[in-house]
Amino acid sequence: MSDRGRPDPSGDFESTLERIMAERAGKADRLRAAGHHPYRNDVKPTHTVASVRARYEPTKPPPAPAPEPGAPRAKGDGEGIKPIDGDRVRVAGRVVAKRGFGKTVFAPVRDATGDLQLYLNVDHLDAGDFATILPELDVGDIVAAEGPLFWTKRGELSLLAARLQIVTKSVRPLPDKWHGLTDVEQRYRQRYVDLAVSPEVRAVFTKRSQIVAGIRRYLDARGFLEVETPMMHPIIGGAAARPFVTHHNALDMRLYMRIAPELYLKRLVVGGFDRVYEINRNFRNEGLSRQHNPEFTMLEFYWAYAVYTDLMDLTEELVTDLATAVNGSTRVTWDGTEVELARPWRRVTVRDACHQLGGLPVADVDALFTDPVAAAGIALRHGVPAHDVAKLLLAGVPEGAWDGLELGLLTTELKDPATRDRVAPRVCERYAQGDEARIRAGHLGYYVFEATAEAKLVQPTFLTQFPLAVSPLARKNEADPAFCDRFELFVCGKEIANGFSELNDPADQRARFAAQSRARAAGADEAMDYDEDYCRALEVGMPPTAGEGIGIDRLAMLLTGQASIRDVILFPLMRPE
RNA sequence: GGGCCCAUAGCUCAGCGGUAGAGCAGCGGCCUUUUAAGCCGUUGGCCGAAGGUUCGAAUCCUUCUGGGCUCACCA
Repeated sequence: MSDRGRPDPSGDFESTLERIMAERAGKADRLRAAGHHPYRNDVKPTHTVASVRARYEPTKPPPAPAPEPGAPRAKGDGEGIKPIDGDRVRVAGRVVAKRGFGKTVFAPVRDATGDLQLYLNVDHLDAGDFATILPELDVGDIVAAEGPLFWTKRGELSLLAARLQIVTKSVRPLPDKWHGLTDVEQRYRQRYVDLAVSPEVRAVFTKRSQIVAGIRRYLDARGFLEVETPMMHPIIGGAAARPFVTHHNALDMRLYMRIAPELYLKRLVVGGFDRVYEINRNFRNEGLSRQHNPEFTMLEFYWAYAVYTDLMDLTEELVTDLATAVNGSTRVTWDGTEVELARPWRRVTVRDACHQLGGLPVADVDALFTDPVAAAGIALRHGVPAHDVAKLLLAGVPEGAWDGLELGLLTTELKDPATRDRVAPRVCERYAQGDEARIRAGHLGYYVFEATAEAKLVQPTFLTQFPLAVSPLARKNEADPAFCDRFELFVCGKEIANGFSELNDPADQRARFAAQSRARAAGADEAMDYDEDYCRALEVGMPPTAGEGIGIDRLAMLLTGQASIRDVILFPLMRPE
């Protein structure tokens, strides 16, 4: 042991980390021995860094000429420093760097609002603090310092510390001060470190918070009521996705983590809440990707006496307002693409998108959405998997009437060009006539849209007029009942929002649920359950309503320019370490 | 789940068949306006795990674990 009580450097530690942590714990012990609690809770800052800056920034002197490179530095005695005024402030935060000069130490400190440099000098700091606290100070410690402000020669606002306290001793070292934490796995697993050392990461999550707050303000101001509906559902509904399953012991009941709040929110519209919204988590048991986290945040809102075009208008206004509030601009760069969010946004039907963006000839597009046999051929030609085509064709077949129509066999036959042209008619001629034929075709058409056009919706675009089969809760279009008054908002090929005029005809809704049940029987395990109580609610009567869901994570990605959803979710799902 | 890539000191990275390196951080010094401070000295690693090939493996092969990208599913 040295005379200063340092741990024996030849001590037997298993790693540098353990040695550093032992050294820091030793510093905490020495602080304790000197009467300074290393984890004290009696410190109240008088100012945040931001408030200090706001107050003193106007006093900033003109910049001094930069010294010649390599010129010898003038030595001072610390007496030449002139505080800006006689007022003292006390700020507290984490030490993010330490530059020692023997009798002077510069230590920038970071609180929730910003960074401020402490100037810790033997002639200005309390002699006891200089002798007993400063030697134990490490980068990462949380400190409080008190004193007046001054401007350094280089024009840095600095706190001329008269007192210094270590409020919380950090015993685990922070990452490299220059590179920070770049290992993405550690950034997500140890988000506290990521946030502590990366102001730009903090800024992303601050913006996310502002976005959510802005949405609430916007909707509250328009008479929408924020509500909370169940997260645990006895049946699956409101979206097409596989659920997480859980169990309630006392009721011995299977429950599903909700995949969407839609059917509950519309029950509230039936009850007379004409404008409601919920911002909360949905859970979907699907794959993870840069666009998908198993739990994600959704805004859903329902607006009585509105139609889907009103929703598009609202969405344009809301998103541009948010962009301006958060970024001061309607231009953003998302994943390398320049996006202009200024209104108005393009509106294009699914059919027109197939033609204009997907490059399909008009004749093909016409056939695609009317004739399931032709649609099957077009879909296969554009790379839609035979298995999916088979599943869609079978979804039109009433249960119990399959006679030999089997998914695997049909898939095989569709894969084979020799049998392909024979097999689709065999299914469709018997079970897909009239409207049903157009519904089957529309579903295939949507698959073709996804295969050919979706990725080309780069600038904000409302895709409208969705095929009925993919919209079991949306109102039919009056002019063409094979389509629904529905839209989705796409930016950079990614879906941000989904809204429609709500289906409020209970008989039609029952037919749609029945179709979902058939689809499930044909192998679509993401199809919705038949929700009897929801039908009962519609029978009580829901006013004409339009409703929309906006993916908050993706909106936050867009407005913060983040390419990965994990960079807008504080604690994304990871495998256990 | 499939394909491709990654894993070396606390952090950021080099080394890619001959037995472990740098910068930062740490530790000991010098230094009273620095800001990736500087200078001198110095500690620190079972090279993700387990097998295999080889006289010899961080390096080549296999498997596993974790992560990234991507495809599929989906929002």
